[in-house]
Amino acid sequence: MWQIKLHYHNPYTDTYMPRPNDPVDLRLISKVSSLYYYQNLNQQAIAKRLQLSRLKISRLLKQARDQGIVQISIAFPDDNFIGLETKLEEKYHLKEVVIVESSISENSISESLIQRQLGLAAANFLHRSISEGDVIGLTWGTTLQAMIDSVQPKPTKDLHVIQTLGGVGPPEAKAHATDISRRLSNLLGSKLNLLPAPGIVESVEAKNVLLSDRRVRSTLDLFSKINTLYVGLGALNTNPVLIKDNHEISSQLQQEILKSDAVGDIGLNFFNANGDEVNTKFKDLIIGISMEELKKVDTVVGIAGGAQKLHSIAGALKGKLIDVLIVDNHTAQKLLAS
Amino acid sequence: MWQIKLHYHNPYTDTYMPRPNDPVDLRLISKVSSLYYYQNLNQQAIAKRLQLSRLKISRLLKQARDQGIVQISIAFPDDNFIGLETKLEEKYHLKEVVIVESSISENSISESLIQRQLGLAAANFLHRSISEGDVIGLTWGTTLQAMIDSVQPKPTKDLHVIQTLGGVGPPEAKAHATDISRRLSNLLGSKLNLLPAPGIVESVEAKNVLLSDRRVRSTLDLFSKINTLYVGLGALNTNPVLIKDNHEISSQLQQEILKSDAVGDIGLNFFNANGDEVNTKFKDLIIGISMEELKKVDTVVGIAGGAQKLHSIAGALKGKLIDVLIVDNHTAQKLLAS
DNA sequence: TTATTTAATGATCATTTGATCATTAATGAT
DNA sequence: ATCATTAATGATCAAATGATCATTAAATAA
Repeated sequence: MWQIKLHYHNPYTDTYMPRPNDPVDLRLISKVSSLYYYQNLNQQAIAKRLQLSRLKISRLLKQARDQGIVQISIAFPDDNFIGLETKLEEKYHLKEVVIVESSISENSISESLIQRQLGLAAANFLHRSISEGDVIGLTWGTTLQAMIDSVQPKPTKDLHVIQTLGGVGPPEAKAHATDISRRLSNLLGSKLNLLPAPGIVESVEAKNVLLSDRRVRSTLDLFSKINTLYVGLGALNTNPVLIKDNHEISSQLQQEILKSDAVGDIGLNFFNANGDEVNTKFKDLIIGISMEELKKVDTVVGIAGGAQKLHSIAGALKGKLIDVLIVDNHTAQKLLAS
Repeated sequence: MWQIKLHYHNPYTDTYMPRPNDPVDLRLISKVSSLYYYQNLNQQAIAKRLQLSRLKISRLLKQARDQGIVQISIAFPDDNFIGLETKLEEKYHLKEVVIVESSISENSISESLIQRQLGLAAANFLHRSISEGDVIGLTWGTTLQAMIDSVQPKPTKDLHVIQTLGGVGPPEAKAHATDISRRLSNLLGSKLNLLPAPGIVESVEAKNVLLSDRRVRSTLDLFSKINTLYVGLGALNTNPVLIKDNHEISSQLQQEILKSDAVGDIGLNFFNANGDEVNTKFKDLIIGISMEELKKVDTVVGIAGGAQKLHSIAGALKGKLIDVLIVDNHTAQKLLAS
């Protein structure tokens, strides 16, 4: 097109001259902006006053915003990480990121402090985001424990809490797992489905036996109804299942996982740095929500913080395993930089 | 109502306790504001992301604006009087005020400079506010002369210019009056109706004779079609008609006007400090638009500046005789203070 | 003059927003 | 427990806004 027309156009300029832009009338633009933003007149009223068309006003206002003649500034609270949150949301296409303050030194004391902060933030998030009809799934772990500790009671009519992972470890720890779901259900006055089963079984046969249990079966069947799932993100080196003298799983299986490219887990579903599930024999021994089911959940809220969890979180984000992230500010910074 | 219920309410508080306000979540408000104003998400999208209802978002944004959490600032051009303009618009319920810079010393040199500035501003106003189908009325005077001097040509299809006041003074001055309308019509390529008559006649009989003239009659009949009327505001002490040795009108009439409470005129219609028309015999000797007709015009643009015009302008504003005011900044200040 | 280009405008329509009203919620008084 | 009160919420509707498209305008080349 360009070249073809060269011949009968101006050979020097290669083209016709377009109509030049109208000179921008700064006075008019700022006057319109003033009437609109300060005097709160609507565009129609301004148009009438200034004898211009409504669309002209609309376009002048757009110009004003585009050219920075009107500037909108937001007063953030002092302890805010909203800018950081927004950047993370953009980078990983998350529905929401909530960032909490963590003290700078990363020792075990501050780790437990981070836990409490994360728990509080997660509880706040839960409190403001639940709505009638929701079906909430919970895994377990110290982070979720911390969340439950901070949840305020809130009476509801039609809510459902579902335990999505069996207990692991000695009986008292197993009890802990169901406790978390039960306590949340009590705080909200919701229906409750527990998973009265170990999180890990020794064989596929043992799993099949459990799956035939009516209560287990009914809970598992509800996984597809969950619209919000709260999960902790586990790191490898802190995972109780992978600790050397833990006899929850065979050391052979432990080795298989540790030698894989796994960087973390969600409810014992291990994944690598890309967030892809790591296929091991272990996968078939879990009584809990699977990776496939998790991916179908509308909103998965991942809660994790501290330097140890960095790679696990990064993997979960890359694989889009979670939709909402609740994290501490230092880890957030690193996630943004990576 | 109040008192009646006292008896079965708490006698100490005199009333029931209402439900207390929800605690304002500054973090949420500023987060929503950020998503809305910085990320340009719409309320629906934000609601979906944050699992809140669209109305909740709308209300949070309103809170944010009301509480000053989002602030909108407008960068005005350096030489702006927009704040002053807006205040005058508010005070006198004007469609628009345009203020031009006048130098501080108020001598005759700066007076003519103000004239030029006013003329330029008026020309700009005219240029941007005319639209097809408009019927524009013009009086005459040095200020309108200055306006015409600054009007840029603008081809139009369906515009009408009407002279609304006959000429006054010696023949060459009379010609000047029609010149103004003719020149504007030429610049715009519009239809034109002149008023080939003296602005002031000696008797009611003489007026009736003129009114029977076809050309005069047809122009006068068009006054009701005028939607925008450009007028200068006259002061008493500068009015050529009232100058001592002017023989345009009898000294008796001059005295009648000067002894009345008149503060100024629009097209030889004298008015007092409240903008009410001053009734003198002079009223019936004018060939031009009357006060009643003027008040029916949709937009009357008054152009005037300088210290001498202050009371005249103030009267015109009080009486709502004009809808748009083009004035200098010093006079504007005084008008706001009064 | 006519042709060609892009800017500006205005009409129409879809989206976005906010106002209003009815309902529910929370709280202390009774 | 029920009542009285106001806050908060959600549904519905009307107003405000902006996107799109077709048209007109302005400029210059041919």
